[in-house]
Amino acid sequence: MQMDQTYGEVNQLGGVFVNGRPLPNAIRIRIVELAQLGIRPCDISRQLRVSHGCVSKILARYNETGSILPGAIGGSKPRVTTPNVVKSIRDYKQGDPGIFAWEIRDRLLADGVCDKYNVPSVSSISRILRNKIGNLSQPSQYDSKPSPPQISYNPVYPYSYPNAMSPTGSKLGSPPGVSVSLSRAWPSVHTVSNILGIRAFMDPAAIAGTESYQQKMEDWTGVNRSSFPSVHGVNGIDKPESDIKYNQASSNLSGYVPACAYSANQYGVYGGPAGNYGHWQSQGASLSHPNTGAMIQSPNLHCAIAFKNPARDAVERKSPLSKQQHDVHGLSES
DNA sequence: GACGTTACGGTTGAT
DNA sequence: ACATCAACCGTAACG
Repeated sequence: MQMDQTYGEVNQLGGVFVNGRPLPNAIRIRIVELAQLGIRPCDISRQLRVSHGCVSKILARYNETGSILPGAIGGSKPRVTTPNVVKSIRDYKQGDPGIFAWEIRDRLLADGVCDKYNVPSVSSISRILRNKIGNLSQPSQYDSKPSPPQISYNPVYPYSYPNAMSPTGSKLGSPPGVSVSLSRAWPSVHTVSNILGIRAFMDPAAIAGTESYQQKMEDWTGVNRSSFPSVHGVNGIDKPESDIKYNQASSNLSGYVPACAYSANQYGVYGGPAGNYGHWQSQGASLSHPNTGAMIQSPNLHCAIAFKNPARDAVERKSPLSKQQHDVHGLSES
């Protein structure tokens, strides 16, 4: 709302935040970094001036998914009536004009077009028949707009999401990679990456940015920073631009890193990239994560990042360059 | 005191 | 173009 120049509010600890918006990635990363150094959450909270609830949440998520990124905000549930589904329905109807909606439903399942989580309800099918298919003869390409041309929605998206209730539920003890994919839908499958040593300043902006944040952030970042005592950079807020500025100062902190990815937008409409996905995933796993002490390699990071964009891009035909660029840089979010 | 949880007021983005 | 709605956010406060 007030957009313009108002940026954030100040919390009880003196930290600046923007209500409703995720903390900047740089801070999120710092949280994880500090935790990996053995700093207690309560101390991280105080040092970074981020509420302990938030630190707790970010660390918990990181442990589970390996990602420092916030979840996907906004949007709607994935539509079950994807173009592919509609197409199948059309085909069934064409093949047998007298077919009943429930029969179509069964066929969608039988043919693997849908799984039990995303199969449309009988009433949805009826509606589709009525609204989208109506006259069968129409060649109009199915639906289409939303979907990017080539991305086939695969029938199986990671999304199946029985429901959000189980909060990330069981913490699967499984290996990171696995958990990532499973975990609810964290659609975002971001990766983790880690951090410590990597410096990314090649494009600082990259890293931290979040589109909209970028703007807002720059500002509030600044604020934050200045107010911080900044002892050793601990305060971390680094943001794109400011980063640059501060870069030197904090260079030792290094960078952050990001990770990436959001899968295709939120709901994991991931399309095709199963392959990539997997790949990436594993990468993430190896990257850092938990205590595995692992290491990090910047190359991986890049990969991760790289990977992400394409996917996203594909899916999201949104913007022209600028946005894309942001995404590229970073992390994204939506 | 530390920390998991959750109500609350907020933003976002697909439909 | 506008409104809904459901997802997510971080803080604050409770336990």
